[in-house]
Amino acid sequence: MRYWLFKSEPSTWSWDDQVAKGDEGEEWDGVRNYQARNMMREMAAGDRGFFYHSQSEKAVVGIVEVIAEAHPDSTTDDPRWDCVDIRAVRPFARPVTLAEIKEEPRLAEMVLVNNTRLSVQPVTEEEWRIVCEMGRTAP
DNA sequence: GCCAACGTTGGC
DNA sequence: GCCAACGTTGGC
Repeated sequence: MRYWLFKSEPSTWSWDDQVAKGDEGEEWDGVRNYQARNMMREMAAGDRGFFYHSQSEKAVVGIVEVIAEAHPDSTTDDPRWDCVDIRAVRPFARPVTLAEIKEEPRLAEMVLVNNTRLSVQPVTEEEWRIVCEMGRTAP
């Protein structure tokens, strides 16, 4: 199993919106960036991801699961853009902020810290474990 | 609200 | 194929 991070502005699509979709989940659509799309094409059903709120909150707020592998993005006719479906698994007991992640030396190599503009990112197994611990949440 | 970083577009 | 101009994202 591999690990990922999905970034969203809460005013556009929030963790609560994701939870409201239940186990049926929802397309992670609207991505128009090749790097982010390529990440989604590498995902397998059952992979886990962090749900990150950008902009005002800047924190990892929950865990999601990939439930459908890459398929055409229903919000465009442009065949270049694919997306996966994800469902909410569980919220973090406490959100882990970007500031905390930057303060943790073992997370210095996280893509979240080094490529702030990439909206879908890979996360290593070690990073996954550390961030889950910081969030007081089972991995 | 500003600005740095980065991706995309289009002229040559 | 290069690079300047422009647009977008996201942290501060």
